[in-house]
Amino acid sequence: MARRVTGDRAHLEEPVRQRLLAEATRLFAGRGFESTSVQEIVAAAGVTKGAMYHYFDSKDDLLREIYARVLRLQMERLNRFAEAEGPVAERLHAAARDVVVTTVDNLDDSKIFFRSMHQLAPEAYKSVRAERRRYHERFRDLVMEGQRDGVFRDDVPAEMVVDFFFGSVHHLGTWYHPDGPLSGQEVGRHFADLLLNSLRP
Amino acid sequence: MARRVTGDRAHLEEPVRQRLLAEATRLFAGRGFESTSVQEIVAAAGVTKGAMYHYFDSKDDLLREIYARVLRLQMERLNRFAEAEGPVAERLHAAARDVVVTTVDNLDDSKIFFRSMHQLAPEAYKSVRAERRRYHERFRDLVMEGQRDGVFRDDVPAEMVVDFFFGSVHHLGTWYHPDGPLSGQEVGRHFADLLLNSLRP
Amino acid sequence: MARRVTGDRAHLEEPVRQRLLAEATRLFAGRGFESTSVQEIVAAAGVTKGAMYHYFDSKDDLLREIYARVLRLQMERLNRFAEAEGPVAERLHAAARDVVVTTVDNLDDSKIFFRSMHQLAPEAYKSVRAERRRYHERFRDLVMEGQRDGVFRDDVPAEMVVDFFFGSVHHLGTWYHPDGPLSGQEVGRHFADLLLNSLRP
Amino acid sequence: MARRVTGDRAHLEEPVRQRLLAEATRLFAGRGFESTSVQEIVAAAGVTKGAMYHYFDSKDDLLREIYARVLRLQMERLNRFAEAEGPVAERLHAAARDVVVTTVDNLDDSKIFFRSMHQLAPEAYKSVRAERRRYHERFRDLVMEGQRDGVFRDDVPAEMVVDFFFGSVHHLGTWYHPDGPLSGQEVGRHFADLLLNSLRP
DNA sequence: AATGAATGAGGCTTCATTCAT
DNA sequence: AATGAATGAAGCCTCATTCAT
Repeated sequence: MARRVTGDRAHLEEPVRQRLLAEATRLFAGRGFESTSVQEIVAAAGVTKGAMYHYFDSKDDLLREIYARVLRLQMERLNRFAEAEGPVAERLHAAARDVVVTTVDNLDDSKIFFRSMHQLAPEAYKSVRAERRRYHERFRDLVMEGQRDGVFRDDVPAEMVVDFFFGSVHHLGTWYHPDGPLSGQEVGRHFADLLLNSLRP
Repeated sequence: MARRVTGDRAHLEEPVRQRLLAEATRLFAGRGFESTSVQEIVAAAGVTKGAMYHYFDSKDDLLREIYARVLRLQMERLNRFAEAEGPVAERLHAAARDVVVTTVDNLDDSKIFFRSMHQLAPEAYKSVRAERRRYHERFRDLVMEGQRDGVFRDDVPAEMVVDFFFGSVHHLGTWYHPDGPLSGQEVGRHFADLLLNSLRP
Repeated sequence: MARRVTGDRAHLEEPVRQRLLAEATRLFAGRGFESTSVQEIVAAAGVTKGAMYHYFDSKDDLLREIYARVLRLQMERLNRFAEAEGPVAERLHAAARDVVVTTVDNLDDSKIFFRSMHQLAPEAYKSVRAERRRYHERFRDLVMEGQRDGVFRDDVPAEMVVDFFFGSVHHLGTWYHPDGPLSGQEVGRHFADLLLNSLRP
Repeated sequence: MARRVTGDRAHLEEPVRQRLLAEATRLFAGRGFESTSVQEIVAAAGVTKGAMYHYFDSKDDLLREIYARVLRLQMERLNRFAEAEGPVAERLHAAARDVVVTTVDNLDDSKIFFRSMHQLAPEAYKSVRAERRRYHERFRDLVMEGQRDGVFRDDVPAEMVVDFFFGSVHHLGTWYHPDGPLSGQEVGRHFADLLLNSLRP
């Protein structure tokens, strides 16, 4: 058991917690939450079960943490783009592009997100849905802003445009491969183009 | 109870088989494949485990049948639209619209499709992927046809357009509700419009 | 799962169920409920864990069944004596004697009864308390009848006399040994004598 | 008391030790020894596990201390009454009364005593049994003294009378409630009366 | 005197599947 | 065609205890 001997408490603790989260993410994305055993996770992280239960309440807790991390990250990024300067079309394009790139960079998170959501306990489930909803609303507001400004067609519900687009984004985990012909940047640009184009009046 | 030997066999057998498939579909969509026990399925279908193992080799077999049914149905429908007469834009629009309507009418199938695919045994998994791929190719060919004809923009890979669109379609299970404000037909039209619009040169 | 099948089915089923209950009783009495593992029980009964969970919902269920059996048996016997003919002093003496003999004949049940009651789930716990209470009340009524008739002293609450006496009875499991100097009948007679004597006006 | 070297050491140490014992007693009485975790005890005492293992060798050690305390206390009190002046009937009555009052005042100790005795390691178990036996013998000697003097009936084994009476006493934890209709003093008087009356020749 | 991360063994339970009937 | 008892493997989790600090 290779140990860090640095002294600072955080350096001893964080690695184990982080390693557990990282391995859990990788495994959940690969086999699914239900098909991944706690034993597999701790073995991958090089610790014992007891250690895992020292840092997390349960296997579910691990999943909750993953969701929390993803939601936080995505919301932060979206806010940054939505609050930027410039015409709404540009801001939407940039945000759309960024969410694709971020998704592609964290493909495991994305695979887990919709596949395992129903494994969350009712309470956690609601909380994730609510946070996710706020995220969608933020994005939808950009669409509506463009519709009000007349730069986007308004004969289609903004809400649905968001669902339409995010379906595409979440589906990336199903077909995108980092070593395929397209880079994340390229897919991001294409997706953003398709979105903006579909909104042309 | 007198026993039939041939012909009517189906009448005795199918109901149980069908009930099992129907309940399995409902339950898999609700809780996920792994979280649904064989016991729950047979209880919902009103039979015993022995009966289930008479009709199906395993729990996996049940899942395979569900995939087979979905794939068959969707391919049939797509073919019908693709082979129709008329300009490619119209055929694509109709096909896109139809897949949305069909998906919305069989939302449980859709929920299962991507969530549980990784639970299939490697062999079955490959087979489903291959069939799915043929389906995508058929759809992609319509896009490419339009690009060749110059009615669709060709600065975006047709393959990716298909993934873009089907992401949206598969995501329907996440947000669409039959008793929500939009009918399946409406969503179908909007989605098809968005797709065609996004392809405008 | 509380099973109970009659007919020839029972011949196949009962033995396993019975064996499990018998071994569980023996082990719970010996080491206590919490210190007895399901593994030990099934090993003693010569079956696998799966078999146990086929007949019982849980380890708790096993305990509940033991309580149910004891309560049923004791109530039946008490009723028989209470409803007999004759002076109340005689009926009480006979009932007191019988409960001692029965307790001594089922010493394991008795050891379990008070030691493990708090392991029952709240619901089962209440139910056992309630049934136990009815038993006590039946016994108490005999004491009160004697007090009304003037054959028992009435300067002591009948309720407490019952608690006083049953304390002695339940304590038998702590000191009585079948191969000790006293037979169950002898202890029964002595206890009944002490009770009746203590009630002399 | 072999501990305590410096004096003020004790002021720091004893409170924690006492708190741990007190909370352990409360919890063991409530849920039973096996169902109480070390974590619960230290949490209730407001310290960490390390602290507990500083003062006690193990969870078992905690239990041993509780038994030791109870045994010491009861033996002391019994001796005081047995060695008093006066007729044996009076001394027995006083001792019987006192043990009831003391039991009622330390109901948690009493609940633990018989419920958890089998959790002690063999060695500790034997030691407790032996001490308990000495206690019983002391009490029994009073009964035999009265029988020799002819003030108690002698057609019942003195040993059994003791078991009879202490069964009632130990059972107090099952039904007595401090805020019920009877005070400990009242129950003590009644119990002593019943005992003495049952011994009338 | 006290912390708290980590261990390792063991606990209860679930479940897909088989098999004799 | 169907039953349901029984299996055996695996799953999640708890817990008393240790150890470096």
